[in-house]
Amino acid sequence: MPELPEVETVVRSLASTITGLTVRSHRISWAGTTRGTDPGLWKELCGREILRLSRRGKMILMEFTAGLTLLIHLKMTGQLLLVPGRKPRDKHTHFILRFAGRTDELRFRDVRKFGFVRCVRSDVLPGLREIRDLGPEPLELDFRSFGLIFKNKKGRLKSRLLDQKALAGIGNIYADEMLHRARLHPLTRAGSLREPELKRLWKSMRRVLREAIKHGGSSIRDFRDSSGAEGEFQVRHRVYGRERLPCPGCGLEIRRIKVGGRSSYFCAACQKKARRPARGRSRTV
DNA sequence: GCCACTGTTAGCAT
DNA sequence: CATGCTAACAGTGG
Repeated sequence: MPELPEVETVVRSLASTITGLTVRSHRISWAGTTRGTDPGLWKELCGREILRLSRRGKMILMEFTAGLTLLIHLKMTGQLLLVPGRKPRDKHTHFILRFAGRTDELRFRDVRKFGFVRCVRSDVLPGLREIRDLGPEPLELDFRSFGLIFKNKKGRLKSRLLDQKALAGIGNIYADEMLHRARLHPLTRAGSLREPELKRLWKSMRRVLREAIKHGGSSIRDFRDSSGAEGEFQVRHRVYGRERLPCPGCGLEIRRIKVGGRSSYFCAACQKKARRPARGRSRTV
């Protein structure tokens, strides 16, 4: 569930509450969550201070003193929650960090167990596949570079938006939402976009992502920020999850199709495949 | 009970 | 190389 706006929301809510805290202890309840970590690093983490929280695509980076970093991915159902240590843990809480002088603790919950919390030495970060292979940040990309992402690409436009190596952080919800606002069909061939369509898409991408961040992301089912609060952007969705409901633009029923195996919601009237004008015909002599 | 579906993506097939 | 499909897991809803 968590895409760029949700991850950004978590990072912001955590940054203001745990930056500067010192690790007192950790607890691993399900080892799968910490896969990829050299087990020896955990004792090094104890006593270290949190220097900085940041986001790269959908990845969360928590930097500590002594050159250690926690790399966290929420995947589908992961949550990072700052809760009172007295609160009972449920069976989906897989990892916990406790801090010096604090009774509350940071818990990683993940119903589907796809997510991970990996501790690494900060200097290896740039070489890690999960970081190295990420495309540019959508909100830091100028229009010209944005256009090049689609040039000569054979696949579907929506699949390209979801490709983390092309653009980092866009997921199923926001791909559908930005396509609707840009009036583009999800099955459009990525390489068929021309300047006007690219401009609409670039502007829609920026508008949707920034608005979603402003509203704390979308809570369809599991998403919560670090205080447990839901996002508010789901009530502003125009197409995602709205099959058979009227399109806010024209009133026609929103349809659902599969694109690259992912559910895709769109309005068949507002979102036409970009049609290149037929050449060599209808010349007005 | 069974089946389809779910916000991600690594890994494999084509 | 580029692109497409599926499994990994657990829960929910029809």
